[in-house]
Amino acid sequence: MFKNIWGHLMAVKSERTREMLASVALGMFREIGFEKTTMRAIANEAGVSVGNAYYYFASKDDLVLELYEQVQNEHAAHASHTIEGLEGFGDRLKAVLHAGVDVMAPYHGFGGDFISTAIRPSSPVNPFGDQSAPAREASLALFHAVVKGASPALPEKLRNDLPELLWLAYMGTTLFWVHDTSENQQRTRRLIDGLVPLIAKGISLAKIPGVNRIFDDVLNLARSIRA
Amino acid sequence: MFKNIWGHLMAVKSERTREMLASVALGMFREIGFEKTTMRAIANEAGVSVGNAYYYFASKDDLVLELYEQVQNEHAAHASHTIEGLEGFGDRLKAVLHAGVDVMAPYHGFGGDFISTAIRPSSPVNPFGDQSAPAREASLALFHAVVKGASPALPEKLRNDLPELLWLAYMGTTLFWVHDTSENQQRTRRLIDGLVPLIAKGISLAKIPGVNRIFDDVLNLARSIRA
DNA sequence: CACATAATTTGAACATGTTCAACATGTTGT
DNA sequence: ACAACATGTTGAACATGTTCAAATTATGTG
Repeated sequence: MFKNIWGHLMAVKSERTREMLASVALGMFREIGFEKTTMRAIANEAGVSVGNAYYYFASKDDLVLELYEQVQNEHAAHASHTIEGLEGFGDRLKAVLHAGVDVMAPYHGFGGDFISTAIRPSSPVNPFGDQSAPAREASLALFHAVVKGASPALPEKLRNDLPELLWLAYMGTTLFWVHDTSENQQRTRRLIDGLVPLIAKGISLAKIPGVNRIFDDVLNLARSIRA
Repeated sequence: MFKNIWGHLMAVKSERTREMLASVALGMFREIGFEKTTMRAIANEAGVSVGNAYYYFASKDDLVLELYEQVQNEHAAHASHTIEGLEGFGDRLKAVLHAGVDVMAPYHGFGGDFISTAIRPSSPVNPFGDQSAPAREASLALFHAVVKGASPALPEKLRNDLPELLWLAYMGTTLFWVHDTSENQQRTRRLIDGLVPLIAKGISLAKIPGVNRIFDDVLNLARSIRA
């Protein structure tokens, strides 16, 4: 009966060590950047040994994954709330993209090193890889929600594949954001505000037969290329 | 009269040391990858000291820049030759993109680390940065040539900005190529073969008024977002 | 409780990218 | 030829990510 209490308490303590490490690491990433956040400094600040940090995180990159997951979850929470009142496809998409920029903002200085880590196919943070699947799913769900809840509804045949394409556009936006050195990343904001109506208008053109055929081709290409 | 001969010979010798280092490094990148190619191994293989390698290349990333430049130059040489006989815009674009994949092929294993380095805004290899300007210009010129030499000629208003957008698409293709684990990167080939006709058809739709307006919007957005 | 097993923690050790003061060699002006 | 200067070269030293055998602490068992 009682024998598991200590087990449980330890599980909690273990969890707490892990969370302490993550919290310290993320804070340092934000405040002083990737390079200055050395594993020794993290361990030191968290009050554990270097080796112990590696007991909880297999590599420094795994701490970046932790950051990625937290940011994606925050994005999901934040955005799913803001799109609730919005009906138009464009408005919903815009809200989700802006929410993404909002959530990432504190980490903009860290962005370069983040994306450099994330883009390496062998990295745990790679958004297409296995280890980041939970974060990716959370993000993808957001774009499914954008499409599903839109009114007027989007063309039937788009509803399956569009979310993934939008997620891809979101990845592109992030890439742009990382390189955006303008004050408060205003250029990224303008990109979003300019791009979204274009996507919306583009989709509305699907009614024109000639254009419609191209849409089919795009969708087919996207499908045939996927893994 | 003669006093400069030695100066010249030394300049040549210095150049040779540099080239030896570059050649050794690039070969090792190809054969054993980025991580196993240590600065010590490079220096050793080239028959110089570690410090001496740093006299010629400020960092390991600078050796990656060297690779980037050589590959882009090879691409320019190879592609400008192959498009000579081709008239159609699609054929020309396809040829240039395939030539790119051909030239990069030996380095596919290295691609992940390469792009991870290249995408960091602070990296000398960053394709949007100052240090890689020569390589970027060589590549951009290729897409200007694709557009300029196309027959039937492309719409007047596209001729200025299209090359840059095509170059961007090329960057995207490269990103795809890096993650492409299919045999001989065949999926990248299929992406190119599928994407190019779509671009060509898309452009031909500019005749339709409704579509034409969107084209203007895209071009305006692209212009307003640029630096 | 005593012991075995599992989970957690430590810090020294290693390989690597990079720096730098010292040295060596080549160049130029007188 | 000599002295100043410029160019090229060396290897030891440093900081950092990562590994690992050993120590410590917690849990389960008889």
